[in-house]
Amino acid sequence: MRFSKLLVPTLRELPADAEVTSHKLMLRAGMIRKLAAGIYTWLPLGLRVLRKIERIVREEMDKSGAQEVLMSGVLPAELWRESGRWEQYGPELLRFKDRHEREFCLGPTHEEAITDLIRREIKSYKQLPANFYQIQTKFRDEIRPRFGIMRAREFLMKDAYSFHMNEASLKETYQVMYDTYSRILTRLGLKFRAVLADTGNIGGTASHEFHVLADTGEDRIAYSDAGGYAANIEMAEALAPASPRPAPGQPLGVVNTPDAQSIEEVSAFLGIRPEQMLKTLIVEGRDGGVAALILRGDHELNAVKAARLPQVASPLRMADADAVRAAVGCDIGSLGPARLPCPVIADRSAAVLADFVCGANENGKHLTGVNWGRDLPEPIVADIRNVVAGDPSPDGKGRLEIARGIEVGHIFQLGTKYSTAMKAHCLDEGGRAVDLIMGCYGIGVSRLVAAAIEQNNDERGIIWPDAIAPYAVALCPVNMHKSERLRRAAEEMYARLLAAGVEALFYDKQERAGVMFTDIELIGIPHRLVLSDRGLDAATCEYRGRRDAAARDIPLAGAVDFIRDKLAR
RNA sequence: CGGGGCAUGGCGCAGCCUGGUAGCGCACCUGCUUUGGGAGCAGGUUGUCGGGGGUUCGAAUCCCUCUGCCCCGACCA
Repeated sequence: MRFSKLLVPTLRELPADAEVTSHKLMLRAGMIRKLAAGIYTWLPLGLRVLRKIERIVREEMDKSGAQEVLMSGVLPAELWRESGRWEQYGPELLRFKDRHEREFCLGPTHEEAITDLIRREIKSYKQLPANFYQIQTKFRDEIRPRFGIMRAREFLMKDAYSFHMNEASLKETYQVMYDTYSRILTRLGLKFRAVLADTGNIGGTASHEFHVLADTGEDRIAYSDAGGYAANIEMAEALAPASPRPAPGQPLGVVNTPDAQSIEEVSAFLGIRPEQMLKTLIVEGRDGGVAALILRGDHELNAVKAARLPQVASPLRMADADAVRAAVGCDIGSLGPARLPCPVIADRSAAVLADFVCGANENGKHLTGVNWGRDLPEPIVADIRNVVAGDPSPDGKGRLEIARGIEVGHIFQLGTKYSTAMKAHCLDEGGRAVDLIMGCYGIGVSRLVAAAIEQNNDERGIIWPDAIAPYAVALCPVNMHKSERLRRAAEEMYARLLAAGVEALFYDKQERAGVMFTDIELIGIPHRLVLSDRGLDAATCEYRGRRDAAARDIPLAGAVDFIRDKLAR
């Protein structure tokens, strides 16, 4: 492609609303433009990357034995009423009516649509198992779309749904999808990790998320430095400390802490470590009252774990200041686990502390030398905190590390939720009707574009992995407009690259070298060939990989083979 | 949803408080010079000042209203 014929509106200045790296770079590189909140137009360069990812996803899905279909983005309300999700889904589901006042929604996911198809068309166990996928535009009316394409309202997703007569068959396909996703991300050239995930409100038994590793990722994942254990931090179990609770060694005391409320303030004020303190969180209870959650001062509450407790409302909601005052009689900065009029649930690490410091449930006072059993009743003990780096791995092998990731894939063993609700069944060998067992498997295709950038960039711009670069090589003649000889050489090189099947971007705009290099680096073309009169005199051209520290001269005649060799790796 | 903010040329912004008929940088166009890392000089194009209503001799500016967009908030103990 000739650069002069391609719409690549690179930007020196940034629209003010871009926050994360990938969003800024996609705007600056002229890949996308915003049409409305969370809704984007893909420009030629961005679309090429999107299509490359899509192609790899499609190839691997086909290889896995899945069949491609394409369902409508507009879905009738009646199907969603059947599954119960018309009522459940909330405002994220964009609903509207047609001219006949019939209700529809824009599909955020397609379990209902595919289940409707399957219940009509598949009658016998002989047709199963089967896995259907599509690569299609989804719409979720996010409360707060942000980070550009990373969390847009409209996005491109590959979603697949498998149907089975029994659990064993589901597990088999689930494993195939797990392997397929791993292959896809490997082919894309991305560093990733598959982690155990919460099944959330979709339900089902097993679930894995696939995360592209990037320091700017929104999710935190925990993985073992020794074994193969990896889980979303929401899921990772914090084991009970190995050593038992020490015996009480200090008397109970009360100290005045007039201006100290947070853990940091109190620990600094008293000259103790946060690990020797307990923090008390009052949350809404399941029965309409409240419940107290107790954590060691240096630990964070895990909302997912806490919401699973029978005493706690799900989803988790913190009690507000007024509710705390009404229930306990003090402000939230002085809360402690003693004499609480509600269930008290302590994290495993909090339950083994002795001689600890905590709020006195009286404003401006904290207790010291406190001990469970002696000074206050033994609490209910549960795992309610986030794991931290250095915690023992739940599988008993090694210690946990924490990394940041961007969730780009999620696979679920769904079970019979939709098939039961929508009466999707099949006859088995004995002629009995059996509810189909389902799995579902999603990959955020458009999000992968952003994730790839988050993982691969520097101060100059994007650094595309070869597999998804919009063009493999940039052909950059220096001052071509001044040298007919150079123009001929560049045109010839361009033709030879194309003939060799190399996706070349010919920088034929009349720009200064600096502008040219800056453009090419910003848009992240992984390989660059520079042609100049100086080089022609020596029968060389200059090669530089986007990550290379410096350029080097290579023989002009061998340049095409050189590039082909680079790309073959 | 709650709180805050913004809307002026393609992009980034100033002007608004204190009303007098719109300006800067980038981009874009022309010419000359320049030319291996976002050039210089000169000239030029681009505006329903988000929409509607009001106050006023006069509104980008003050008032009302509508719309769009952005930011913060779901871990504070």
